[in-house]
Amino acid sequence: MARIPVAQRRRDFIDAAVEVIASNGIDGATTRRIAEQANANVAMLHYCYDSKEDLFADVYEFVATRFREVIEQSDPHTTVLETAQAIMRGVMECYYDSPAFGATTLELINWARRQHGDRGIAVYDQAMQVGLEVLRRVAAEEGVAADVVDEIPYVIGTLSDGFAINFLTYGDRAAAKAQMDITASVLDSWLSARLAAGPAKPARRKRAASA
Amino acid sequence: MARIPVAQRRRDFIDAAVEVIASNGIDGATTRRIAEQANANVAMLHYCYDSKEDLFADVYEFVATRFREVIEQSDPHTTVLETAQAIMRGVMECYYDSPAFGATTLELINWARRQHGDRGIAVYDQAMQVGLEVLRRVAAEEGVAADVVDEIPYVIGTLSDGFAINFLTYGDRAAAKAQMDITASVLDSWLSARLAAGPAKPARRKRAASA
DNA sequence: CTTTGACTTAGACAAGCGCCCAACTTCGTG
DNA sequence: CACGAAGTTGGGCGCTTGTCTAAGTCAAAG
Repeated sequence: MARIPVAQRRRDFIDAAVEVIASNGIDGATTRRIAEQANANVAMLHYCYDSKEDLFADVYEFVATRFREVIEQSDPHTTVLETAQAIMRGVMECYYDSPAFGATTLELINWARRQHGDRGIAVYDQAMQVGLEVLRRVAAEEGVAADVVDEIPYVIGTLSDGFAINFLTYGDRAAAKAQMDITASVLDSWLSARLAAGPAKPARRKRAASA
Repeated sequence: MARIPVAQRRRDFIDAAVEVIASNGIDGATTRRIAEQANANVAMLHYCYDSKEDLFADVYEFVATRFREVIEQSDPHTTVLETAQAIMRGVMECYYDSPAFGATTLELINWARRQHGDRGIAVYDQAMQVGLEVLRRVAAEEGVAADVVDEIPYVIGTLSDGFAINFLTYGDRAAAKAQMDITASVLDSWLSARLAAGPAKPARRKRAASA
């Protein structure tokens, strides 16, 4: 048997955990299943990590880091509208390219919701924060009102999360391509109108223009 | 101890299951926890249900039914735009009024995603289908193109799911109120533009109007 | 070659799981 | 009153879970 240093082993366990969480859920991701996926055994896992919780903490950080990278690398440094579009498309394509990563992210968010401890919300919150920083940088140059910018991460998050749920539930890659376009056009419609309307909220509850 | 007929007991177990699933997840919803929540014990649960799976089937149907009711009762029978708005607001308010129901729904959808069996997707699919039927009825009178109508349930689903994740993760009821308005305005912007543009897709990837 | 420290593993442990059985209580009916 | 059906329960079954212990293997330093 090839002897592998702990550092590499830990990376293997993190990758394995992402895969197992995606297909079995957080609670279904047992130490034995993760170990098997990583071509190891349970004792090996506990040689690298004191507890299952410690491994999951690393998984958590791995997901958060990758999220931050995707958002920052998607930044086109142009207008607010284009930046928002690019970030959302980057996130959606990230899910599309790696469904396991997307599913694990959903699983972690769902797990975060259950236990209202601060640590749980971290992933969700951090992604929002990074997106907000990128957008604020562009908005400052463009002179877009702050309260408009602050709404954008919520809308991007809502749309991309919703896209992820639909795509990962049905698993239809062809349909997902079309839905990415629809989702993009939804953001485009709203943000264009929102930027034109200015700081005041354009939320009309009744009697919206018909015909 | 008061003696309770099985029919009532089953209803109690379903309610208890919704609560336990919401706060412990599908896998964390053990028979013992559900029984305790229903002021009963494990043996009682197995007197009413042959297996845990049988109970969960009833929970599944309970959620699906309530969903259908919310969508149908939200139907204002006016325009496509107003109908779409009303359905989405109805769903979001349903989550807002009963976070446990919302959380359980997310949990079931998430569980459905894991096992790609047809039964799992049923809840998600059925809700989409009911919404589509209601919209098609209105659209026929209004003369709205079919392919436009077919996109609406996806957008409503995406937005309301995204809203649910955010609201249930943070648990901030005040913020949720504002986010419901934002989400409503997003749907309004997109659908208004979509109805005006006609059958052709208005998805512009690059060079969207800037300033 | 020996030693040392890092890597590897089989096996056992308590706790919790879904499920089941036999015995008990309660109540409407003959 | 007696009796059978319906409701109720403590305790135990086999299995899986996370974690740990003790023994074993191997590469490189002395």
